Order: sequence, then C-alpha cells, then structure tokens
Amino acid sequence: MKTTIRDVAREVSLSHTTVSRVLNGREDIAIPDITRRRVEEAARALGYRVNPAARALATGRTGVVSLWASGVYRAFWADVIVQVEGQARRAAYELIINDLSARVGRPADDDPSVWPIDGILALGCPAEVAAYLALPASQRQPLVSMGVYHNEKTDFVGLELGGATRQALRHLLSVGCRRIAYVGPLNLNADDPRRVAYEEEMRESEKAPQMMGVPGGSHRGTRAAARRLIIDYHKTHGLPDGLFCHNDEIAIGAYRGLCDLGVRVPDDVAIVGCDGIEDTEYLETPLSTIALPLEAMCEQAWRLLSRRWAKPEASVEGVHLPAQFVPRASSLRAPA
Amino acid sequence: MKTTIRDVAREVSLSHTTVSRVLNGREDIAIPDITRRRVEEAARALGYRVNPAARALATGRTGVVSLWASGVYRAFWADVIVQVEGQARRAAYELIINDLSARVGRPADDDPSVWPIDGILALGCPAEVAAYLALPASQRQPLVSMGVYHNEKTDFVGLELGGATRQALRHLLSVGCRRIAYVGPLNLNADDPRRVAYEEEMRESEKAPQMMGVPGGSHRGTRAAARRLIIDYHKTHGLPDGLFCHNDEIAIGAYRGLCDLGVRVPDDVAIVGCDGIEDTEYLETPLSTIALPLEAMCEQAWRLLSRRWAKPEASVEGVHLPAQFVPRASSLRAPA
DNA sequence: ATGAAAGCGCTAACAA
DNA sequence: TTGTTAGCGCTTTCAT
Repeated sequence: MKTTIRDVAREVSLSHTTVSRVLNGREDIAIPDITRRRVEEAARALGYRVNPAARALATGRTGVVSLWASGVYRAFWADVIVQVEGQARRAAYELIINDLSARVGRPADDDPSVWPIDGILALGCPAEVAAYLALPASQRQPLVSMGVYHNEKTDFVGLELGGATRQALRHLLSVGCRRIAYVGPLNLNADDPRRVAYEEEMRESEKAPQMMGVPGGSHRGTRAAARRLIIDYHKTHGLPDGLFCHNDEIAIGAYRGLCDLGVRVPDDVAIVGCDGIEDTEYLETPLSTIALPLEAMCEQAWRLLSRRWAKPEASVEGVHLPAQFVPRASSLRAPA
Repeated sequence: MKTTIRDVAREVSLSHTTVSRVLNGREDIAIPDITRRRVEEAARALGYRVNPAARALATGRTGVVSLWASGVYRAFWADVIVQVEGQARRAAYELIINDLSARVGRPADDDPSVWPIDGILALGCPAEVAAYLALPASQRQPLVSMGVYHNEKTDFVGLELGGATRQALRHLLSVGCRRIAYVGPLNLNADDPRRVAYEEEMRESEKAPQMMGVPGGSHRGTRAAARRLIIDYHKTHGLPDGLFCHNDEIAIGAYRGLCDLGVRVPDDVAIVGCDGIEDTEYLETPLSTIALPLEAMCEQAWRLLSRRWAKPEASVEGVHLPAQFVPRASSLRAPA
C-alpha cells in the first residue's frame, strides 16, 4: 500500500497533523528543528508521496492548469505548449492539454470528465470560451483568453494582427504588386483582423480584393491543399502578382505550388505569410511573415492567471500585443 | 457553492448514494427508469458537476495520464502530443504534459508535485524512466516506454531505426557517394542505433566514417547551428559528398547551409534526414528522410496501457515498430 | 429499490 | 509545541 501521513506519524510517534505541517513546510507554525528532521527522514525512509487528490479535496486547489486549444496541429502551438508548460512548471503547476477542436459533442463546459483545474489558459476557442463564461461564476475557474480570437469579457492577452497585416500589404504594394490576393481558409470569418485589414487596404489603394479559398481549414493537409489551389488557379483564372496568406502553412504550400509551376518568387509573385513559424526561414526563398509574440503572450497570460488567483475580485485586465511584419526574400524586389 | 450529489439528492428526496449510482450509469443496480430520469434532470437543473478529486480519492483512479517527453520542441513531438491526446480523449482520459528535459533538479520520481496519474506514457527520457522503474512497484503506476530510446523492462513500443538507416546509407552509396558524414549532436550516444548502423555500414563498405558534431543538442536553434557547421566545414575541412543527418532539423539546417554556399543538392552533396517531419517535403529539393510510425506508436502505447490496467499482473509486453526510409530528391541522382 | 455509514488521505480549526 | 476532530465530495459495502 501507499504510505500516508499517518504511517509516517506512527513511525515517529506524532500526530498526522504535525507530519502534515512539517511536510508542507509550514514555517508559520512553531515546530522544533529536531522534530522536523525526524519527520522528514521518516517520510523519506518510508517513501512517502503526497496524494494530490486528497490534498485537492481538502484545499479545493488542484495545482493543475488546463490549456485549451483547438487543433494542436498548427506549428506554432507546439511553441505555445512549450512556453506554457514552462510557466506552469516554474510555478509548480501541472498542465493539462485539451484539444477542443477534436472534442466530439458538446463544448467542454458540460463535459463532466474535465479535471477540476485551478485555472484555464485558452488559446483561441472563442465559442468554448464564450460558453464557459456563460456559466454562473460560482461554477467557473479563472480563465485567461489568449490569441487572435480572444474574449475581452475575461482576462485576456490579445494578439493584434491588424497593424502588421496592413504593413505587409503596403509593403507588397510598394514593391509593385497590382493584384494582391488573400489566400485563406474557405470558411474564413468576415471579421478576421487580417481579412478586415486586407479589405481596407485594397479599398484604400483602389485595388480589387480577391479571395482565394483553401478547402479543409487549417489542418495538417493545408500545405498540400494550398499547393493544389495555386496550381488550379494558374490554369483557370491566372495568378495574382502578390499573395497575402492567412498563415504560414498556407504560405508554404502556395510557395511550393508556385515553384512547381516554375513561377519565380518574388519576381513573378510575391508572398507574405503569417505566424512566424520556423520553417519559413528555411525555404530556398525565405518567406516574409508576421511574427507573433508567443513568449510574451504566454508570460502575460500566466501573470494574469496568478493575479486572478491572488485577487479573485479584481476587475478584468487585458493586454494587447502587436504582431510584427518580418520582410524576407519572398517579397523583396526592387520597388515598382 | 458548487453543487454536490447531496444537493441533488435533497432535490429529489433520495439519498446521495442513489444519486451517485444514477449519475455513474450503474446499470448493474436496479433503479427504476423514472427515478433515473428524475435524478438526471435535477442534476442538470442544478448544474451539477462531479468533483474528480473526490472521486479520485474514493476510487484511487484519477482519469489522468501523463506524457513524459524531454523537450517538446522537436517537431514530431507536436504530432505525438496530438496523437496521444486523441487516444486519451477517446478513452475519456485527460493528458498531462511533462517536459522532463526542462525539469530542474531531481528526476520526476521524487518530485512531490507530480499529479497522481493512472499511467505514464514516456517518449524517450531513458534516465527518468529507469529511475522511475527503480521505485518499489507499490509506488508506481503503469508506464509505457516509447521511442527510439525505450526501456524494455516495462511495457514498450520501440521505434527501430537500424534497418532504415542502413537502407538510407546503402542508398547513398548506390548513388555514388564515396565520403558520407554523419551529422549529429556533439554529445551523441555511442549506442544510438543510427550511429551504430552508420559505423557498421561504413566498415562494411570500407569507407572512413566521419562524424560532424552540431553543438547545442537538438533544441530550437538546431537548424541554425547545422547551417553554420556546414559553412564552417566548407572552409576548413572541405565537404563530404553525402550527409546522413541525425534528424530532420539538422538536415534542414545543413541543406540550407549548402544552398548558401551554392553547393547543389543532390548533385554535389546528397542528404538524408531522419524523423519524417512535414517540412522536409516543402523545400525546393524535398529531403530524403526516415519516416517514423508515430500514429502506430501512440496507438500501441495506449493499447499496452489499457491492457496493463486490465491485467496489472500480466508479463511485460513490447512492440517493435520499424521506421521507413523515404527517398526523395535530396538524394536521388543517377547511380554511380 | 434505497439508504446508512464508513472511509479514501489530506488540511485546518480549535483545544490542550 | 502537539493533538483531536471535523470535514472536503465521492464510492462502496452492507443493511433494509
């Protein structure tokens, strides 16, 4: 059987209460050093390990934080997981990963199997976040909403894409692009900040917007789908001379498609992607992209969560983090 | 306050015992359908959510599985996380991610903050796995060891790289490489199966082995380090005509370095990588690689874990999964 | 078909 | 300085 604090207590002829106090390092309670030592030694000797379920039941805190994401496949989510895991570890928390996109049936808020966590970091997942926030406050844990699609009704760290997108588009215009298409998922939201910025910029520069829809959303086959899309367009509609891609996966696929067709990048077609994933640097023609401040986002999110634990009643706090346009060879050519 | 089964019981004028039985779907206990319905309705109305900490304390099972990995940065680990998360979710388990590489201090086995999980899936982490297995059985949970560096003293799913590596090297020889270097981390294990296969093949074909060490291990800067290494070698030692790269990150970096130097791939230097990450397909010259059966690995690992839960006393079972060499343009040229 | 009572291992008032 | 006692919310015998 597992050793419990009572076993340890018996060993040193003390009450389990004292053992609990020692093992929890309660310096606020006067206990002679000799006693402490004896307890610690006995605990070690017996191989005592705390039972967090019991502790959680007694304290109401679990030491676990959940990361909500919808589809862990997008390359930058691995980065987010690493960052968040690091934050959690440093704070002696455990991290549970919940891929909500794959969740069958109802959203997480009425999924009874969800572990009782002390807090939630949600990357995107706007629908689930909204549903969760609709629960009575007594039934919720603190939730920090992160990402491009964040929710400002709770603590949040927003990734702002509008400025960088505008910059990217002006850049494309400045190198002489006259027909810039937006390559994004078929079911793209009308109020996606990239799309909004795109439409505004096109209007302002009096160019016709052109949406190119990649079927199938952004899953692992995105690159292949984008590649095919480009090849199809080449045959049917002809190609634009500039591509703003909704994300780097799409950009990489599109780039590949162009290479297959023998189209030169950036000379014939200039490309800009979005997300700043590492792969974009290692193509023969490194892709221009929009870099996301992921590390800062995760840091801030953890800070907000800690703050919420410390002051449950504090008013909502949010941070806006601007993304940054990173011009690279795929869109650099002599100005028109 | 949170609603408990007692609240629900009060609402329907039954004992909390009955409520528990209904809510757990205990069909083995005779309860009239009307009663069941009433209970379920009340539970819904009151917004009842089970408290898993309490359940865990009562049952001794937590419904949580931990994934040990050492450095979540390697590209294919995102895939592993997705796969494992999927397996867990389908079985109504939660997944905790533990990045042991970043763990300061002692290995996980004496880290008291580790949540009591029902089982562990360990990808690599040979040292931590060995330390864990050294604990008395009564203090451990089932652990399945996965990956190239797996431990066969517990249930395991081994990734076998030897065969594919040999195939890759013979392939390089067959296209005329006469000087094949192994590009790997500086601190590479002497018994790494890739390295062993490399040394054997070199011996058998009477070629001199040449190790090229990438500083810094396989972290996010690997690509950059490999790129630099290649460039340095070009100046100092001259370049081999074939590169077997320890992993795809290194291969991509090396490839990039060669491009920078104007060296043609595969004509001047042929490259093979290892891991089968997606990026290798999207370079102008797609890289030959060794594809890992990750999906099968995760499936098998979950199967073994379930089996262990069902039969705690069963004898150790293990599976060996061979990796597969995937020749692509980076090593395809007319045979010598 | 339903309930009473015990107990999972721990923390935390309250006593001594 | 240490111990007693009472839960935390749930599952599970054992009665009825």
